[in-house]
Order: sequence, then structure tokens, then C-alpha cells
Amino acid sequence: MAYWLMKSEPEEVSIDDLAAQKSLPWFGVRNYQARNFMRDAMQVGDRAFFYHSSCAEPGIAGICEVCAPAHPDGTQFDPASPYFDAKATQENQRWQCVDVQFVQKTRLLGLAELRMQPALAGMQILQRGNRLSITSVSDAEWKFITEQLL
DNA sequence: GCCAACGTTGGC
DNA sequence: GCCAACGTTGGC
Repeated sequence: MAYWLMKSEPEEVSIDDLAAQKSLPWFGVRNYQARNFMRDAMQVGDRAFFYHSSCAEPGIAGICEVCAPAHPDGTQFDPASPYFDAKATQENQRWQCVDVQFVQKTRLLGLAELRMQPALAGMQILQRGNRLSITSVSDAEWKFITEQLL
């Protein structure tokens, strides 16, 4: 069982959207490293912080859980989708995603507040230039955030 | 809207 | 396989 942090733009999919839908595919990832995490490392039952990015209040907004293993991301084949990938074919599909289900909404734990914690100084999301939309979270970081901050 | 940082592309 | 140019991310 591993822990993750998954970024989503709340204008597209927020923690409230996930709560309303119960579960949904984590579609739209177009970065190989993040895809590889979903395809190779994430397992059903893993938990993740649901992080709101590119918005007025970026930060952790809730918790979700992987509920289905990686499967093809259908948006790569949909010409109407912003995530359409003209180079993806049924034989050579490029993008996969896991499904996640809602666990809980939390208070908004903002970026600045995360940065204030010495215990979290090594967190991937806080590293300079970090852009990866899925990062792993250590057991210690998960414990600290869930038990001390939320 | 700015811009630093990073990933991807494509010519060579 | 190098690397410059370009595109994207994401906080501010």
C-alpha cells in the first residue's frame, strides 16, 4: 500500500465533483512519468491526496483511493477532447489511467502552509520546479499531514 | 499575464 | 544521441 498526491484543476474536476460522482477515471494525464506511476506502481487500495492546482487556492482538498487498476484513457481517442492524441491508436495506445473513488473532503491545506512544515521539506510537490501531476508521498509525510495538519 | 522550470520534438 | 526551439505547467 502506497501513498500519492494527485493534482487536478478544480475547474475541471474538483474534490466536490469526485464526491458527487463517487469514482472516476483519472483521465487526461499526458506525461510519461505520471502515466508510468499509474500503469506500473499504483495499486487498488492506495490512497492519495487530492490536490487542487492552477487555481486561486492551491492545496490539498481531500483524500481519494485507487479503485481500479490502469486501463486505457479513452480521451486519447476522442477528437473532441482536449486530451485527444493523434498518435494514439488502438494497437499503439499511449495513455492509461487508474480510477479513483472519493474518501473524504478535508479543509483546504494550502501550499504556503505545507511549505511551513520542516517535516515536509522533502515532499516532492514542494521541490523547486516540480510539475509532475502525480507524485509519491512517503509514509511519514502521509502520517504527518493526516494526523497533524488536517 | 508573467516567467521559471521542465518535458518533448525534430533536425542534424 | 545531441541539443536548440518550442510548448506546458503552475504559482504568483
